[in-house]
Amino acid sequence: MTTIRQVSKLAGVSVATVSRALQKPDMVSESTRKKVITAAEEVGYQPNMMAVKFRNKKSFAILVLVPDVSNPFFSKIISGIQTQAKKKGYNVILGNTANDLATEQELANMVFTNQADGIIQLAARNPLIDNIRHATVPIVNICDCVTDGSMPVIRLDNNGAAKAIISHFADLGHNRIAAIMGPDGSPITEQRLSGYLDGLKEQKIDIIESLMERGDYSMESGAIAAGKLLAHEVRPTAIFCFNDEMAIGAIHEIRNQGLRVPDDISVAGFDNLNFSRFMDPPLTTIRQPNAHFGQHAVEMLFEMISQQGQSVESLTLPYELIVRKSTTKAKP
Amino acid sequence: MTTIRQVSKLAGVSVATVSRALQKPDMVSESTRKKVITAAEEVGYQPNMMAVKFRNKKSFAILVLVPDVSNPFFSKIISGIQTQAKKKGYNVILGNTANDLATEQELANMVFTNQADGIIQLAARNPLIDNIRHATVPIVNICDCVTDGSMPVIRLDNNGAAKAIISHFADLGHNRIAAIMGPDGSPITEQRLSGYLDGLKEQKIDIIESLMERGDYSMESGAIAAGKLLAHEVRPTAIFCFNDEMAIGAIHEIRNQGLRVPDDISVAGFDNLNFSRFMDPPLTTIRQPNAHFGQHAVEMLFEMISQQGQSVESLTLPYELIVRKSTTKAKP
DNA sequence: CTGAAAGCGCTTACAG
DNA sequence: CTGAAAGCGCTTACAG
Repeated sequence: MTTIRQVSKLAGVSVATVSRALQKPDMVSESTRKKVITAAEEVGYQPNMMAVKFRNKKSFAILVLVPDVSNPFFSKIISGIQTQAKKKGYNVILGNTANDLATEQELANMVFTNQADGIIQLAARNPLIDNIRHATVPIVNICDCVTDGSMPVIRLDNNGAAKAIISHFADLGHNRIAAIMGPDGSPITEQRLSGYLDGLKEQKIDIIESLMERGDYSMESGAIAAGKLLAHEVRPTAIFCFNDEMAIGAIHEIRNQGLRVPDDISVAGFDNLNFSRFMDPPLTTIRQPNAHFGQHAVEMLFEMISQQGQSVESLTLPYELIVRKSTTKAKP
Repeated sequence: MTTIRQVSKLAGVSVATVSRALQKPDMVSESTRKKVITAAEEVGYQPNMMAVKFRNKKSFAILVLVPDVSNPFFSKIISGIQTQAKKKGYNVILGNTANDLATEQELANMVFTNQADGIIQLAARNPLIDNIRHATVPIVNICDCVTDGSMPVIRLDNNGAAKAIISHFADLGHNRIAAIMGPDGSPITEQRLSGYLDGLKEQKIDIIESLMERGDYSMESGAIAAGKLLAHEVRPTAIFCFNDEMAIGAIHEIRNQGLRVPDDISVAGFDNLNFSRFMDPPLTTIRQPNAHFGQHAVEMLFEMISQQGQSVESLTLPYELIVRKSTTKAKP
């Protein structure tokens, strides 16, 4: 490890001057700057970032709290976060929480021990809310939105997107439109659910309680929920799944029971995973701008970090309905 | 920010004693320990980790270099790394490289600026090889193996797994077995390729050059490669894709051309993505113990970090052939 | 424009 | 068992 001291000796200047020449070049004369830079290169100087961070009381790191890194929806967002953070010279510390509150709080505590300058939270709660100092912590939320107003949020118009799906089904002549929802209490689920209900009302389609099943956003749960829907005396003619993974599970189960998609039952998802356009049939779904979520989150977080105290506006990003072959006209 | 000094005042002892009471409890007397702990709790003391890391010259962080975080195969491994690292009190810094060497080197440089204590590399090269000090850096490799012996590797028996696929096809009576390979120069591709060739020899099946196409492990490339294979006068009866994503793309294309899987063509993949058992047809593939890859990598890395200099053994983890419905008997 | 000095918050030999 | 002191490698007011 070469230090600033060695550079200073070789260049024949003080350590203060080395620091200035390297970090604030216009505070030193042209000639010393050159001397210093030459010396630094000669000894292969690289600042000890641990010392820099300690001294500056900045970690140059952001913590990302994510329920499950290996969830493809999240991992795309993380990819966007990473890209944007790197541009700003920040590191991304990965915090896999498995949706465990204690884990979230423990990880979030890193902002209080100077290990992170801010937090991007991908789950629907504020892990800091119990902490006295929480108001001072830069934190933003994406995806499953924190609805208590305790932090700025980057969200999709989930309600509008769900209505767009229902409207699409209605255009195709469907009037028994089932829903495979997410778990109770998830804001994202609530929003899509209200969009589903609003959509049905707008289209003057009866709301049938028994056509609404809960899943947990996994493929397995989609298959199970679809199984329940198919057991009804009168089956749905279309199913709106609150994410692509449940749609994949649902289609799997529908097929298992000898029915066809879309001929017997139309199925739509939500998220537009990479995979969704390659499956059979390709899935009608809602595209979310995942990478943009990540990028905007980083931008917002930096705004909060720099102009601390100032509140930052929440942001709603646009969705896009993508019609593929998993949905078709209702049989007359 | 409360510091050790405030605790020391409140407890009426020196800062040295506070440090000892908190970090090396058995170096102080029972009574002082209690005093200190009480005082620490009272002021809500949490050590400034920036200072601790700086002082100890340890970052308590490992850097994970990954070509693409949002690749489901990688993200599962990362999940395993994260879990294991957290157990040891280490943070995971995420380094998305997009397979760009300059980015890898820049990120890898973090070990020289004390921002990371070691590296887990998921791509097939040593980003430090040009650095004079590279021999001193704890680094391990997973997945697409670094074959130059410059670091320990955690690998799958790719050759054996590929042979198992061929053997499975042969058992089903196939004798025109195509391959959709990965890109030239990827060690993992080479290993699966040699397994494919070895397998064909063992089964006394002719090797047909024109039945071997390259992809880049993406679904798109799988579809394109399948298109080329289908254009042959005599089509293959089975296709071994070097990963699940290319298999997904291939099946998509086969269907597009009005053929059936597995009735007309059997398809096998490699990786066993979550999704593979829910697709239609469910995919015959090789299960890799992804999370274990991550866990073992962390273990190995810690071994290297602690007993520096000592070389650590590479490790080969077992594969498992998973037979599903995408493969069936060859038509007579 | 430049240098000497203080200090960020810890830990640890050293002495008692 | 405990304390005073040094020091990790930087940056920055302060003085010149």
